[in-house]
Amino acid sequence: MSVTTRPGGRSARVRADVHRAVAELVTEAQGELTLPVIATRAGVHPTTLYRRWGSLGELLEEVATSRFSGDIVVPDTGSLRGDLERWATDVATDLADPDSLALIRTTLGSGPDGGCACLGDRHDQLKAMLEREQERGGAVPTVERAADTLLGALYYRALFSRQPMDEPWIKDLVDMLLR
Amino acid sequence: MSVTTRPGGRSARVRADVHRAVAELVTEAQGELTLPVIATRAGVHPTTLYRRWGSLGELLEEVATSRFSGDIVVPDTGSLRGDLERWATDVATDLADPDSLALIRTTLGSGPDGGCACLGDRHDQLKAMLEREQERGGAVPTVERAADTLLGALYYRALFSRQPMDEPWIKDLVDMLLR
DNA sequence: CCTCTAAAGCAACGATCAGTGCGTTAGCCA
DNA sequence: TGGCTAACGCACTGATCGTTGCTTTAGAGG
Repeated sequence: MSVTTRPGGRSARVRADVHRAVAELVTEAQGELTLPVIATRAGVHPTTLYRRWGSLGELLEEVATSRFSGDIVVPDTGSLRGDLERWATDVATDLADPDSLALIRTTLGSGPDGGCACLGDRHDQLKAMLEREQERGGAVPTVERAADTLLGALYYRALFSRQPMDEPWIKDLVDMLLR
Repeated sequence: MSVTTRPGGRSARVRADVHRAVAELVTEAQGELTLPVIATRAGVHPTTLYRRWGSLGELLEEVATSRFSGDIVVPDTGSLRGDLERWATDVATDLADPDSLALIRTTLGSGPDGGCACLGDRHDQLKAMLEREQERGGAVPTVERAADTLLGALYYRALFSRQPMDEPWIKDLVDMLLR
């Protein structure tokens, strides 16, 4: 009794269309973001969304996870400081994009598990950089502290204070962490 | 042609009932949070909400602003370090409450201006503590840096990483800022 | 190439939503 | 205390939502 799944062909196409529709609508739809609206934009029947994802929250989590995973390559500049500065700059650039921000806000709003989805694999990326430095023999902060300092400040500015995140500010941030 | 307003009596009562209804529903209503649902819970007619607030986003912003303003008294322990530790502990306690967290998430999700509303007057409180220390003659970090470090880490853990925020962690946080 | 069935489309339903015109209640000021 | 009118309640409408049974399409394995 092999339960076969069909990830290719039409299913994959539908999935891609829906993801794209969500990404588009999330930036505009100040009015209302519902499954029927997404379905229409994607050129797909609403029933498909209800059957495949069940709720708006689950769909948004999937979109956010795939959106914020694998989008940034872990840099390798030779020093932890350089890696972190480069990586934080990339994250900041990403967060400066209104589309990304709108997706984060909407995902957070729909369901209690939206937060983790919006992080993607950034926690893992941070861990990778710290472990590499540790293997070099350097002293490194914990992943938690690095996340609190860097991701905390980055997401805070993006979501709440709306202040710009420029190069010198990022350097200060990393300096504060590694000092 | 004096445009008179009526903030007292029934209007104030309706406002209070609606705010309370939102606070209650925001924690439960995983299903759907709409103006008619809020109206029913508040014992008020839906028309009132449409006429007075216009949209769910505006109502949530108002609720969040009043919820996160004036809820914490600025401590005065004699030292900036003590003040910040005490204040951050209060903020952490507040953020640990599932109701507060649900309100923040929902408010962020409904409208682009939800972030500021969720901060309430915490930026001002931070500023007050820093300025007092400055008048004492001490060297203080900028408000922006303090917010990035403290509020950033606090809100990040509450919304994204979901890790506990205990006393030693908060002390480390303040130490990192003042060092 | 043929078969099987997972996945998508279609149609129709009850429920609820956002919005409007009008009557009613009750703050506020003279 | 009485009049004025801001603010609320009521009844109703069209639109849209979430959901379900059934049919059709098209991957994937033999």
